[in-house]
Amino acid sequence: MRILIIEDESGILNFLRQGLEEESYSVDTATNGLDGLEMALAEAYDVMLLDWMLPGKSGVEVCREIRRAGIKTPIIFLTARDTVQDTVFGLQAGANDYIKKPFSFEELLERIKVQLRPHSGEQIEFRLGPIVVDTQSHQVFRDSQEIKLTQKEFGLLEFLLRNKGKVCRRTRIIESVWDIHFEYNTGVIDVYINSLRKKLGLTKEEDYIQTIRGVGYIAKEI
Amino acid sequence: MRILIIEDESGILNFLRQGLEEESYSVDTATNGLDGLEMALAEAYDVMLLDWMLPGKSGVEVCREIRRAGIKTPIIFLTARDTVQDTVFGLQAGANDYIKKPFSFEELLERIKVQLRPHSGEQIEFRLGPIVVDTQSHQVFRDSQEIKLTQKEFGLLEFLLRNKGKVCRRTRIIESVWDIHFEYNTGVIDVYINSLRKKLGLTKEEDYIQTIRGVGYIAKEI
DNA sequence: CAATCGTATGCGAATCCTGATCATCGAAGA
DNA sequence: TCTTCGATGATCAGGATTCGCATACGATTG
Repeated sequence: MRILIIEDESGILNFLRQGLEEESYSVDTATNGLDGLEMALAEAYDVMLLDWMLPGKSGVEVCREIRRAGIKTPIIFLTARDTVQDTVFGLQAGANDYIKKPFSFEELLERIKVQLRPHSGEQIEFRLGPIVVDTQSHQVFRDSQEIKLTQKEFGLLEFLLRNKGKVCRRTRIIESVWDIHFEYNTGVIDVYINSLRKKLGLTKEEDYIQTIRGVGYIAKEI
Repeated sequence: MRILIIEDESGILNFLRQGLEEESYSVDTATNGLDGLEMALAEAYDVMLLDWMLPGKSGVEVCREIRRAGIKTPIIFLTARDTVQDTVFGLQAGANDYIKKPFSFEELLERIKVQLRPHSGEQIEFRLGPIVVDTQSHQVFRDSQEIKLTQKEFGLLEFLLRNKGKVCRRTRIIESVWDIHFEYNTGVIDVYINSLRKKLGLTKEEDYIQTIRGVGYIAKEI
């Protein structure tokens, strides 16, 4: 389980990092809003801890931008302020929970687990570079911009992402996405790969979907 | 705002009652699980505070039975135990939040308000461009002009608005609005979408309700 | 009897797939 | 190392198909 912490006070940050790593979470950290936002958009985390007061970009802003990019990762606010309104404001910005400083580490752990639980069943959200795919709402984003895909295009992209980093043979693709379980001799896959690359704006340099000649395709980070 | 407190320790009970009444909540109390359950089922409360350890019937049991009766009132657990598992157990039983004893009254207040917020704040009224939907009075307006919708039309519109900005799959719609939980092959949704668009006066340009071919529909601002 | 609900039907448009052609890759031989 | 050639993938156009829209009509309910 990967956790991103965005927090500027180094004391708290180290305390959290150490504690969470002892609980065998994988922890990444950022000490300001801009860096944090960048990391949140670039990597796939399971939970994010977000300080309310941040230099550069406030926690609320960061939270809102993360949501705007279509990312549904649970966000827990760490807040020193204790007015109700601020907290509610944070929840409206798309946060899932908040915890007030000073908090007990035990309590934080619990809240993290509560957030993780509903997502443990099936993965809903996939990422590939700047691309975010939400299988639940059937939406695809690139740099916060929604991209309209057809049924088959979406199915193909989803399949590639569920096997991210692994080579997908044509026969497997045709089985899973087209539900054809016997011999095939068709160029459909190529056509749709082409269409995907075009709609996602992939170039020669940004070849997140690569061709494996004679075998199939692979979606991977570059 | 009415609050029900189920708590056997009279010291805490009185402390809470006094504090909450000063905040102008209307407070009812019970000192054991059975009485509490009866009151929860008989009266309409806005929030319930439920002690974990109760004589007669445990807090978890009470919580579960309340939920089984279809009551969705937010429940906050007051717990002395601080193991993760008990808490998670409580949340699984249908609780919305929990707070660990000893707690600050301030914090309790915040958590109560957080629970109240989503029910009082936004749930009643939804908006979509020039359209306003009041789920309480069951009325729909466009530019201050009331639009008469049938039961199903209203249900469909409400569902779309509760998921504004998210794609609603046909199966989800048929489940939520028509309560059909198995396979369906019917064109009802289309018919009602059509009827909605017509009654709401939506045009090609004002397509607040968009079709996602092969998937479903989405209500969103344009 | 009137309002609402769900089904059936024809039409039009978005999507899907095929087949042809063009571009690229990689292996074999000079 | 370079060239050539066959094979594979990329791209495109258009015909086939599916899906959603609009409307009409019968069923149901109060």
